[in-house]
Amino acid sequence: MDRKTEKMNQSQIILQKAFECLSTKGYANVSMRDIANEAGVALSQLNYHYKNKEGLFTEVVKMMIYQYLQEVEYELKSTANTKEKVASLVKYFNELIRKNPNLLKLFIDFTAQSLWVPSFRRQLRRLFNGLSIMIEKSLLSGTVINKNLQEDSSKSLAKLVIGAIYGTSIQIMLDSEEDNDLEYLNLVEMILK
Amino acid sequence: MDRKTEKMNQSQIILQKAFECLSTKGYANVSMRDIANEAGVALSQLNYHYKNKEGLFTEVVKMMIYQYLQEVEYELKSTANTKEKVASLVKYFNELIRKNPNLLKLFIDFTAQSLWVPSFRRQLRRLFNGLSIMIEKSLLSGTVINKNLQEDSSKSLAKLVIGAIYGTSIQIMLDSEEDNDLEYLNLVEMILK
DNA sequence: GATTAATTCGTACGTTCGTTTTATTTTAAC
DNA sequence: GTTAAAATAAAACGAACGTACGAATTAATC
Repeated sequence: MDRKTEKMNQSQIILQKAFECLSTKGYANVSMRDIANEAGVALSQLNYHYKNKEGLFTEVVKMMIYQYLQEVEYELKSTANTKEKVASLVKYFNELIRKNPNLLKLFIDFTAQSLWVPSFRRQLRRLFNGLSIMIEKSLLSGTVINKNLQEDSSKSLAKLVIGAIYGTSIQIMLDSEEDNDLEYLNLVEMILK
Repeated sequence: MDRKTEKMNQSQIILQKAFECLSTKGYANVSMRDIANEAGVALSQLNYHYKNKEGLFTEVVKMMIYQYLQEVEYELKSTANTKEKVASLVKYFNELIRKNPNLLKLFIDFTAQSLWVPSFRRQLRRLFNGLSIMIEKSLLSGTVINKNLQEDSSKSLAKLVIGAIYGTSIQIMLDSEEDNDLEYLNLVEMILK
């Protein structure tokens, strides 16, 4: 087996394992040693590649943001009119909750951390703004149906949509007991009449 | 000066200072020593009164939950019809962001923690459910206007409302720069037509 | 092939953490 | 007033933390 391809970049292994640790144990419960052990790497290598803890975690957030923006963009691009776009967005988060809840947990956890750590705050702001800009474009691309909403800025409406999806998703995750599925996230679609 | 009244219950001082520390520095950045110093009390007293860290923080969450449920209930009780009730709820969170943002940060922070700590999860579930039940009652008390929403369970609708308020409030806190005020939280009222 | 640079590792440092233990003071009961 | 109990304080414990450092290994350059 090829030596070069077998061992992929150590820094990427660390980054990937840091992502996994954070999304399965939570920000406050992950140490540098956890990640090093999980990656099968000497502890000092984390500092070698990423300088310090915040440097590593910052890269994890970048990774997360990229994944969200990319996936949501794809989801919105694959549907036609406004109504369907929002529906597909809701569908995306619904599937996220079921198939990849750790990614959503990571989002929620870093959002909370962003209230205290300035660098995280800048990043999470980027994520929320990126998402709402996508939604805003979706709203403008189709015909806005609800007259009451039309007279408000579509920017605010987009923030309401992503906010509702976010806040509702959290409640679903809190309520869910591994087996039952709760579906009130679908109601978000009702926001646009 | 009366000796008895001057020194109030030490356990309550600790609890109050723990609340303050958590809401100003964040869950992940507060230590038992921080709280002990802030309360002007020996470190060991925190364990004496609350057994351990989780025990103390649990009481802080209880305190927070009580405050939210009480204030929101008062807010909803003081208005008449459904539309006004939701509006007053939005107003309450709007004022919270401006006058007592730390209480909101505490909410957000503990919500994230609840994804990892079972005891917190149970409590936060209680808070979200408590809030949505209040809203649900408000919805039932008045006449439901939007026909599309009427046919869905009012329980889900209530969760959507509180979710939208929660998710939008987070974005406002992220965007706000100490000076400017953002007002897209008001859009939440539009959910009910 | 020797030399230099980049990478990886093991280890140890200094700090901070939550908790425990022991001693001292205050309170309450008799 | 003495004594037992509760409350408070001080100090120390062992563990875990993030980081830094020097040695060993690998890769690259000539």
